[in-house]
Amino acid sequence: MKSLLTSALPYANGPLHLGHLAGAYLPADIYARYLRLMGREVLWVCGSDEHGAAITLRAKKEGIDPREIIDKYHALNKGSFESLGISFDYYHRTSEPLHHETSQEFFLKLLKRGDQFEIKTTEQYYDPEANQFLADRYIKGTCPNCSFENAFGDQCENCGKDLSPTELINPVSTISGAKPELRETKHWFFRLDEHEAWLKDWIKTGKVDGVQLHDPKDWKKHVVGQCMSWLDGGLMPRSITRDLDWGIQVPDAPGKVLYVWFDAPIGYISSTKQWAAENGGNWEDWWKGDDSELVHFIGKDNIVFHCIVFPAMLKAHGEYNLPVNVPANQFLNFEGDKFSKSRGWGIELQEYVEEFKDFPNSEDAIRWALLRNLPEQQDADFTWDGFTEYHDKDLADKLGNFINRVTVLTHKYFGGRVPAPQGRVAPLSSGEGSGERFLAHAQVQSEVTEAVYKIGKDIEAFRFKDAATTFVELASFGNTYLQDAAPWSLFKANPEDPAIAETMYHCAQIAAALALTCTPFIPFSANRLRAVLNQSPATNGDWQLALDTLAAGHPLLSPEHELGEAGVLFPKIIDRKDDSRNAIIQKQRDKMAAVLAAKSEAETTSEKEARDPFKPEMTFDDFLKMDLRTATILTAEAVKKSSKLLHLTIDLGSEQRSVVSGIAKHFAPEEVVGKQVVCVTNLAPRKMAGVLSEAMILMAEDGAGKLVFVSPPDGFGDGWGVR
RNA sequence: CGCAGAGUGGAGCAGUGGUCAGCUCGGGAGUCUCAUAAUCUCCAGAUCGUCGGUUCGAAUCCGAUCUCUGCUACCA
Repeated sequence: MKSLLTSALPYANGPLHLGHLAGAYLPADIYARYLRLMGREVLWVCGSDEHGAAITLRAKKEGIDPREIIDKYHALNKGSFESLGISFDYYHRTSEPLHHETSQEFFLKLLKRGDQFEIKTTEQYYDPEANQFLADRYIKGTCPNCSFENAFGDQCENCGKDLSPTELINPVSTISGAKPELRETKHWFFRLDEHEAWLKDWIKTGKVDGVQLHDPKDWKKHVVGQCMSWLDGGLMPRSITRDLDWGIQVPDAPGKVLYVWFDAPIGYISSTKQWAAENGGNWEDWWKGDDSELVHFIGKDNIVFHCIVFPAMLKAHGEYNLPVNVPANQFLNFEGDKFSKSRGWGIELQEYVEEFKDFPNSEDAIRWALLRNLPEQQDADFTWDGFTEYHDKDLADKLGNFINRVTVLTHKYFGGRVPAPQGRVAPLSSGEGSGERFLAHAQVQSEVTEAVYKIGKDIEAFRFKDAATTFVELASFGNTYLQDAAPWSLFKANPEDPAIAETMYHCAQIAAALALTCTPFIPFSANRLRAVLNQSPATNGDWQLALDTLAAGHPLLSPEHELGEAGVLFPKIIDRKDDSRNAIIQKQRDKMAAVLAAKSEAETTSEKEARDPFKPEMTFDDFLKMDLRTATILTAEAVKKSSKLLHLTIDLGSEQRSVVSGIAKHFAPEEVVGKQVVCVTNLAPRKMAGVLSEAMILMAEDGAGKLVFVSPPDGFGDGWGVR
């Protein structure tokens, strides 16, 4: 069985950060490395996604050629991956001619079918100064709903209403500031709606045309849930072309390019082709063969493209296999907040590589910290404290320490050579404790076998965190066993005690199992670990070989095998004799503190300056139209179905009225009762959340969104005019 | 609003009908000395968001409800 793996193509418009690594690359790397160790045929492709409007806009803004941007970030990201041991088989780029050809062929194939596209002419805003059509996001204007002046073409951020650009009052291009004009344009729409039925079936049952392609139980719950949510909402034809000059030309349609999300996944195919061209394989075997399994590694924001759009494209094209799984991860936060480049929150990959260049095992330290904290089922949070803890407790205390104990003891008692097992040795019993928890020496082999097997099974099922836990437990098991057997005590009593040899023999086997199974997780350290055991680096098929060896009851390290020199594999971060490693991390903490400080300072300043501009002049008569009066709040209760509204009754002296006010987030009902306020009484009554509101309470709001009542002194009286 | 995911000892997580609800960190006590002030053992601590239901039996299934996150941004 072949395994074709893909990881989301990074967008070549900026550097990658830890969240990306944890989402689509580290899990895939562990999976790929494991499969290779199992002797399976694996091809893992990725590459830079180099098209799209964001790149052209940025190029325009900076007055450079888009090429400069993509060349920079392609090289940067590729280099970061390499430094961290991300073992792609091929890292391509979508600006390559091969990819352009592949995408155009794909497009033409669907076009030839005749029923896959719908060609529609619509009116869109065009920027006459920048000479281009404008994406919704690049148009600003006044919201027709709330009169907010900086609403985007697709949504008003003030009132949250979804908009279309043509609804905006006074639209302005954010690129040039020009007033955009409507122009006709023609676009190709992919008939996703035609694919809805089989997609639904496929996601729900794993079957297409009655053939079972995968078991939906193997897919993550949130992936299936997200897909069903989309499918139940109904699929619409989606435009797959754009009016741009940067991207893949639509054949015979000058000025049109394929929309990025159409060409990007095809990038997986062209990456495979390029690999095949350079390595003498047949790319079609991987994409179309019956014995090939396709797996997409992505983050959750990409679920819809990889589970719905791309499969629909593949099926529409014909011949291609559908993915057997899409183990999408959720998001990783950084110290409690989202990664944000603009705020400087988080750490980029090349930044990590640079800042941690003096940190021993820096690549594996970060791989391990992310692995232990992978957002597999829900969002997770990366913290430097966690990084430190996982490194010191797992790698240094449990794993490194065990290997060290074993090598030191073996050198001490047996000149560094693995002793032969003694066979008939009394079971462990150190006298203390119940005695029952001590296991017989002979049980060690089966424990090790089981652990190696289970770690593999977890990886195969994309349960990487579980695999890591089992791995740590194996190291812990080694420590416990060694502790219980206590060869140092036996040696004191009788240096010839056969139990010493028996124990060290088994410990060597545990160490060898650890040295093998850690390879997918921490490949750099794995090699050093194996060097300590005097083993060469693991090669393809070694994991399977180990399973066979263990199953046959044979040792992973034979008696007489000579171990290498003992040494400290993982110097601890929290080390009272050497603060250098902790200092590197402390620098990161300081950086965060600086970001936070800058942020709160910026907030204070912007608060001072962010007062609304004064409104246009009006006449005194206009002002007199408003009927402002004092009043007292008599009753208050929360409005059901709403988190922001309170339903109030106010006393206007001559009458009482019902008022709905959006202050629930700031005031509890009981604290506003009895409050003296000023209100506008002659606004047209309006129903909010089903409750009639016959007046409006005046509130003052500061830059931080804090609300206070505009009140006359208590006891002033109700219904008196305010001018 | 709707949809999706999540709510489990101080913290972070496992756990989809049935042995005392597990693990790691943290806290407390102890053991050992081969080892990186590491290891190992024991103890304290949760009525598994809330309410109701199904069942002989539920953290686990069903319904309702509350809260958080995402679906929109330079995001995987």
